[in-house]
Amino acid sequence: MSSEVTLKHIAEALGVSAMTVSRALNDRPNVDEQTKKKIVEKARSMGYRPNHVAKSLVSNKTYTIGVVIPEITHAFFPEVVRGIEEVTYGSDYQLFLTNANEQFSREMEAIRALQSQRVDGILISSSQTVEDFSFYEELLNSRTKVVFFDRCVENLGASCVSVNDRSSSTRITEHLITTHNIKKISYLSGPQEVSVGRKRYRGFMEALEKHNIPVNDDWVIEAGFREKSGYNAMNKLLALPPEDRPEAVVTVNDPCAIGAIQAIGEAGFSIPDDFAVVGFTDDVRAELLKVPLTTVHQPAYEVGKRAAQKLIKTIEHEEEPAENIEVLTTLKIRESCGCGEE
Amino acid sequence: MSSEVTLKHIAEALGVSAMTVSRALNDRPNVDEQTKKKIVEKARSMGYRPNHVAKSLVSNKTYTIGVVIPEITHAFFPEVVRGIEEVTYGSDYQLFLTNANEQFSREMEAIRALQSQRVDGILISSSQTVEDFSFYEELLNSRTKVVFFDRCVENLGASCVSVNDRSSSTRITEHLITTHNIKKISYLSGPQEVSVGRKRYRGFMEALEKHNIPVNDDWVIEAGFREKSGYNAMNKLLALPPEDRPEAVVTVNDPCAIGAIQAIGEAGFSIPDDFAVVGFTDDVRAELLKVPLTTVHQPAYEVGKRAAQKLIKTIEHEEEPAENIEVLTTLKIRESCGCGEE
DNA sequence: ATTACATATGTTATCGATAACATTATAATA
DNA sequence: TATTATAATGTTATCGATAACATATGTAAT
Repeated sequence: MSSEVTLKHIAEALGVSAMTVSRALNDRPNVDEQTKKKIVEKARSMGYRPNHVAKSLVSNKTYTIGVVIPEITHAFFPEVVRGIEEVTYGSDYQLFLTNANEQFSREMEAIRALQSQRVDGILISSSQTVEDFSFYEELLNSRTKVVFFDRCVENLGASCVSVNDRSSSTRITEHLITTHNIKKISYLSGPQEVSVGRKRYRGFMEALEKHNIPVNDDWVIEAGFREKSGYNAMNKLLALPPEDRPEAVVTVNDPCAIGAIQAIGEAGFSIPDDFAVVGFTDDVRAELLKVPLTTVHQPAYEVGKRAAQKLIKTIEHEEEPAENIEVLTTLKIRESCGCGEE
Repeated sequence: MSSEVTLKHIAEALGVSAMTVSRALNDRPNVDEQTKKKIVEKARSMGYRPNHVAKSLVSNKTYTIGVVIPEITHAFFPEVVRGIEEVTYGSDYQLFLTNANEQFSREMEAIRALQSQRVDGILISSSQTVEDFSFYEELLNSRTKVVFFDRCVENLGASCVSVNDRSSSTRITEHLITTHNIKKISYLSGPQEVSVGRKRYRGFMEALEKHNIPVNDDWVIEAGFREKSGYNAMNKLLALPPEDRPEAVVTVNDPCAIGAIQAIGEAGFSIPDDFAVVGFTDDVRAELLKVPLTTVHQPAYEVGKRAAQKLIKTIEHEEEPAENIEVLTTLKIRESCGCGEE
């Protein structure tokens, strides 16, 4: 039963026209109260469920939003998604979630599929290796509204919600320099094709410059956003002759830091005595590590919320201007930087 | 440009009919090779993107799957989603993700919305408090195919992919009894309205019965799936007079265990000496805790994969029989049960 | 009583793609 | 050459909901 009830079925059952049924169910004016009541009742009893597909076809609006995230198991992103949902729940929008698994090709496919689904807008955190800018340019020329979050593609004129990556990176690096008087600092960077990769790297460099610390190229290693890459990068540092090794390691994010920490442990060194390590994210695991990780806390939930709000505004108001929104981080000083536990 | 290219536009540009364009782009027979080439080329150059909304309306198929999960920040679920995606990526299906935030009302709303979107099928892990079975019965009578995973609603005739909850729960409880010779065991249970809540509870009871350990009602506390509830439940146990307290705590899942562990720590007790604690999930945090958590490892990724496969089969073959699929867990013996570190 | 106008309802066309049927062109066969 | 397949293309109707227009009532104003 109730398998495919349409407006027409209800109309026939009551001897009225489909249009009247449509009007009644959508609270349009010019429908007799009596008729309306009858229709609403009948619709319920027949188990009518409006067909959004048909609705979308005529209105050219789907009330759906696509979300493209690079890595669903990186705890930061589920938290962002919760923030997004906080906004969409209660609005009329539904979420299409896609996971690019850090591959640009999958990201493109996902976006294309979302466009075919005629989503009204897309929230994108870009994957590791962005190669083809023309792809984004085309996307932004289409009817689909776009807001980037966290990993933004810049200079396209789209809105972007991120955290103050650069200055946060500077700040946590300076903590090592000024509080712990460490000068030999290594950086495990993210890919430079990605905005956060670039920004955090710049922030790190800025801290060195500010304190007149020369850069040692051997200590800047392009790693990646995942544990594995942090692990590998750290092993490269450990392969250096002892006297050429840094005293501290600044990493692009917590998973990378956790990988590095594992490598350090396996090599028989200890944290923070042999190497101070700091991260960026404030992953759920950060405070649970044997030596709790000093890191930058990113308000993921807030980022998601802001991004979703901005996107909905952009969808609903043609003139909504593009903007960059920066949500501020906080420093989480724990023990991996050398601060005592108290 | 390229804002809204339709078949008709291409057809007009080339002086052919829309039908021919449709045939050409869908690789249907009876289209001249020459014509086809021209059409394909033109479609690309005009930036044509097929309108899935229109396609769905005529085919009555959307190639979309809805996913309803109860809590996106519980690490188990993102991992399940990854498994689901592994299957849908490479298939033609797109995922609608919704998060019920452990509220049945939100779950219902999500399902209704998904039905309006005319998804071909829905993967559901049910929220904490299932009240209205008629709702599910109606759902199963509709055209929408359903597969439950992890938290199944039973006896509805729908397929279900879960882990061997009951026997795993028995096994980890027995570990405490036989290996550590503990008899005073408490259970922080999940809500009994949810299948995993029931099953794990039964598994626990079965272990006690098997070893002739009488049940102490004060020690069985209905907690919940979240940290907060584990924390509160543990505090109830700690409020008992010292001689009435258990020696071990079996919990319904890792977040609950982690909450309990926090309460134990705050009360100044130590694990496993004062209280042994075991969990269920194998959360990322489990092995990182100060005293690594003994728990049941759930193959989340596998659960997601199987559920998605089964759903797609159910969508594509009318006669596909419903079945219960159990993916097997493994015991992760760490230190919180009292096992020494080695 | 007649025009004017609001209210309630029905009819037709439309969104974009395609199934089902119709037509034309081309090649193969008798 | 006439006849008949077969390939290539066009036309119309359809999916479900609704916008735009049309019609039928009733009520108020003149």
